[in-house]
Amino acid sequence: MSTRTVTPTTLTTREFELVAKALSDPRRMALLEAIGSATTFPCHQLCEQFPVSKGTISHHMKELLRAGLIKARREGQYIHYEVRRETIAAYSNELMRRMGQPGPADA
Amino acid sequence: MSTRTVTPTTLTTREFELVAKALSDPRRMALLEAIGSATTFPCHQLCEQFPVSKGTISHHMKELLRAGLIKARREGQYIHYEVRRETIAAYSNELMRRMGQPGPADA
DNA sequence: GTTGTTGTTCGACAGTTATAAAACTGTAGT
DNA sequence: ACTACAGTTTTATAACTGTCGAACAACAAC
Repeated sequence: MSTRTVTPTTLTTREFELVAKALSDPRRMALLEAIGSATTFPCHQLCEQFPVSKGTISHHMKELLRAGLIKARREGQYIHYEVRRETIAAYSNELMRRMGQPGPADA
Repeated sequence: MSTRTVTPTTLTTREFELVAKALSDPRRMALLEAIGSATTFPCHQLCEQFPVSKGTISHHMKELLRAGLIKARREGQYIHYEVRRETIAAYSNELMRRMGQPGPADA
């Protein structure tokens, strides 16, 4: 069944590192999950739901953007965020690939 | 068709955080890959192949152990490390699950 | 224009961490 | 016992980072 014509979406070494880094902070991971819980998520709601300052929220959003884990869209007064699931999938795949095949060379 | 033998291997919240943290450092990720490149890997070879002190290697191994990403086995004078691929798979699955995607049951 | 709301950026601070170097523990073979 | 090698723990340091708060910028409505 797996015609698998979807985008491969590979990650460069740098992107892989940025994603890993972005996912490593529990708060940032929670923010990402919150954004992913809806198709889009306005930023000021994040500020309401998490006990951190808006400066901190903004900082985390910047990191998630840098890693390509979310995309932002200005909607008049507000900014809406959306999870880029391809990036998550690509990171997951790359992770498995790097751990994938044990080489023949065993000491 | 996979017969679903064992290892549901779910991760607790804490384990999930530890794995994410452990994977976030490029050097540590590289060490994990090196260990995974063979079925087992003696520690002193890691010290040779990476330009870091053995104290630093030991520190990283401790973190990887804490995250459940490797297991260690004393072999006389040496210590052999082995990648716990179930943990990687469990982390990957949990990541996809949290983002509302079905994990790749067999990829 | 002014005012209010939303988000960014800029110090500053506290906690974390990757690293080395030295001291220490353990293990193997003299 | 001693020597050599393998790995851990301790100590110190430099760099990084999550956080706040305040200043700033952008936008909407007045």
